[in-house]
Amino acid sequence: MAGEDNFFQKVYEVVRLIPYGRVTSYGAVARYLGSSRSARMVGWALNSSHNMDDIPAHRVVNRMGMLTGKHHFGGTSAMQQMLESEGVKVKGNTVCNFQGLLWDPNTEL
DNA sequence: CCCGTGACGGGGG
DNA sequence: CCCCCCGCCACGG
Repeated sequence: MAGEDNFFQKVYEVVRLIPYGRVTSYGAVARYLGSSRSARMVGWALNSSHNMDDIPAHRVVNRMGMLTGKHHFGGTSAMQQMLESEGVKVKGNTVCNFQGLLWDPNTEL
């Protein structure tokens, strides 16, 4: 049914809500889902979201704002390209003004 | 079945 | 400030 109890489904639902031009972190999503220590599973879930084009996985970075998952987007700059195409600047491997662009489901939702 | 690994994060030394 | 370990849990070898 819609709203399955699956952890993966819940991850997808939250990630889908990340606004254009904003970003969040694996840990923030995990915390919002009630298991703050399962940030790793959030990454695993997004790993399986490659076929779903309605999941903006590129808007999820680690708690420091680093693009730790860029290697899973094909090239080495695909993730960065996607972010910059929506106005999110990336310096080196980190999102510029991360705190300012951070969309934390725990406080925003 | 045991073990290493991973898109993480917090805590401790 | 850096490094290591632990919790989490699915998967492949």
